[in-house]
Amino acid sequence: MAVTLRDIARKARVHPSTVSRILQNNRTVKISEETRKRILAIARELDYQPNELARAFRLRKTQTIGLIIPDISNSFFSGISHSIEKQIYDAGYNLVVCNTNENLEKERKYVRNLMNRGIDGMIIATCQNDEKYFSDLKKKSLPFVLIDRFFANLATNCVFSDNKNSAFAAVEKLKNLGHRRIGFLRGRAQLSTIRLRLQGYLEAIRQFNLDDENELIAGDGFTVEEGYAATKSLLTLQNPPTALLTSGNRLVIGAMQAIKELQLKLPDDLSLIAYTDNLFTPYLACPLTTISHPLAEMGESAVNLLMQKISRPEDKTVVQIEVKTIFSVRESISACRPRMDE
Amino acid sequence: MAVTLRDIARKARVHPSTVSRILQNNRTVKISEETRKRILAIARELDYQPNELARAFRLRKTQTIGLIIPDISNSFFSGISHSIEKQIYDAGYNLVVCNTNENLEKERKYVRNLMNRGIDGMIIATCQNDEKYFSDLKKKSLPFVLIDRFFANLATNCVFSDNKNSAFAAVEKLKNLGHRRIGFLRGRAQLSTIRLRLQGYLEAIRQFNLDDENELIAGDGFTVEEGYAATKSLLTLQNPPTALLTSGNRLVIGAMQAIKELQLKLPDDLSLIAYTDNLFTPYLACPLTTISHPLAEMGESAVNLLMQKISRPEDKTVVQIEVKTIFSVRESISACRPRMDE
DNA sequence: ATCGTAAACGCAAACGATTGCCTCTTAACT
DNA sequence: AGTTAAGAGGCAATCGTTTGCGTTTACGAT
Repeated sequence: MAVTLRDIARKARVHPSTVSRILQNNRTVKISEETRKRILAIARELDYQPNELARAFRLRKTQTIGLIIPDISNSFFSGISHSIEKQIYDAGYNLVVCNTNENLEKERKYVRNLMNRGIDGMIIATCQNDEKYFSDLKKKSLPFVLIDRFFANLATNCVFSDNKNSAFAAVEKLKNLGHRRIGFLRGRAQLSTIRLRLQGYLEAIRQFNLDDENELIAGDGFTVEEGYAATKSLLTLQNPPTALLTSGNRLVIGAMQAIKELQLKLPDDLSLIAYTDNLFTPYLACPLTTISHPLAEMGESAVNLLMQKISRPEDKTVVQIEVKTIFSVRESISACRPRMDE
Repeated sequence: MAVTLRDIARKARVHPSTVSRILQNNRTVKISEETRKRILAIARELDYQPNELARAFRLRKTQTIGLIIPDISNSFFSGISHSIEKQIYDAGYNLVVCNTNENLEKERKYVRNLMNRGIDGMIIATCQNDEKYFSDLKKKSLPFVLIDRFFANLATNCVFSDNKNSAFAAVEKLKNLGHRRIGFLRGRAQLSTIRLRLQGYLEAIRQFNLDDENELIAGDGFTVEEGYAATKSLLTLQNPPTALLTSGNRLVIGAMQAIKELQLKLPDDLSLIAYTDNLFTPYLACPLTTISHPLAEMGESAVNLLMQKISRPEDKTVVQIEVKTIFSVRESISACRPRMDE
């Protein structure tokens, strides 16, 4: 059905290998300019489309990379994906997007699946908490780059952001506004990003001698609902925080829901700094002070790094790229004032 | 390097075809239970992973479908993608995501590319305005489903929403609130979705005898910036609209920016109904009245339909599925009151 | 002893493209 | 004339799986 090299060869009365060489523009073997023209004309005439599957099979190179992320509908990951796709496409690659929903098993299945399909590399925002998995993966010699989440003790290529410092800076900012009781809406405790943010939060709390209580830290999920529940629990404490640091695109939506429901006004009743990469934050009733990520840059770095590793498989050096988060001060934080009921 | 059927066969002293049959659980040829066990044990022992590339090549079936969308970072498409990925995965397929950025040429390249790679089907939110392209594509006998955007005159499988009726209903709602001068922030005029919304808008305007002026319709793009510019032009007319119908996830962000900048208060100074699928709209200063889409349902329908077409290629019937948009009345609309300066 | 037959498995082609190596022709050079 | 070399292109193997068709063996029936 589809036109193959053979069809062209038959029509041109040459050998398929000749056609292949011409179409690949392979110069190791000489082909006369005349035959070249002739073959190219016939190829065009027959509308020859190379069977990329056959090529990939033969060459062991699919021009495809896999992207493994927890949730494509989360603007953080969709933003990164957008950037990755652009870079990939320009380099002549295709992108297989794999959504794990933070499910360990699904992620592993996808990795195996991608490898069996012969992809050339992977970019992974992992939900694994098991270093060994990735130290094993490294041995398989398929290039990959971790993104956003990584393992401090494991030398893997990765692109991540300054979670610890940014959390520290956020708390410091709130301290400077007079807040001493700062809540942390955490997110999934096992993720490296969250752990680092927690570290930054705790270090600041301790360094500045702020209220250091376990009850000020809540949440261990990533959904809107979990953000809502955790925020509500924080804000209905006997002695609730006067400021909140929120982690995660989804969680912050839940947090806003809870804040609204409790009829608290930002920033008068509560100061809020949110880790979020949503576009709308500047246009809210009270524009949120945010810590956001340079999504395009992250995607670009990850792809560049991966392409490097793909093109030089013998180069085993590990590259770890840290990008700066963006601290945007808007109206959701203000000087701490005593509560009515105090 | 990788373990192949041959390796297993060699070790088990059988022919590769036997191993293949056992691993595929192909019952057309009898294999003794004993050999079966033995082979399976060896396969496990060697950690055999099938070369899916070779299988795909041989079987002409890649278990992969392509998704072509304008912008994965747009919550409308990322929401649909999320749903599609889920369905696809459950059916044992992989998803190649192709981002066109509303670029006609890139879309066409991607389609060709995907076909050369032997994907089993496509789901396309096209930016083509050329029916012929798709009538040609139909002839290639590769199953595809259009999503969101389609061609009224062309019998293609598709999943779309009730753009016309929803726009009509929105205008009617505004009329009932006393608005007579209703602006339409349009979006890319050539898209079927936009055209239909415009039709609904115009029909309502005429049926209810509202202000029918060309200057009330603005915008022909899809970016935040274009939404901002168009909104600003509408709201700074000599005789500006008292209500606005906004089309497109991105545009609405720009619209909010313009509204904010002009220091207009929703809904007192302006009523706003937006086509948007962003999660945040309920939590804005003034929660937006929206027309949104059942993204999960759309993705699911598209996949189901595509899978049907893939599994029964001989069935040439065309299925067109219309889903209902969701009209959520919130606080951004109110009764029309005369402007101060009138 | 012969035939039939079913069970169990082997054989080899095929999918389409690539590539190292070989062959043939022609022309230049000694 | 004979040698050499370059130019132009053919040959066939190969990538890993699948599958239609054969072949062998064993065993029961005649």
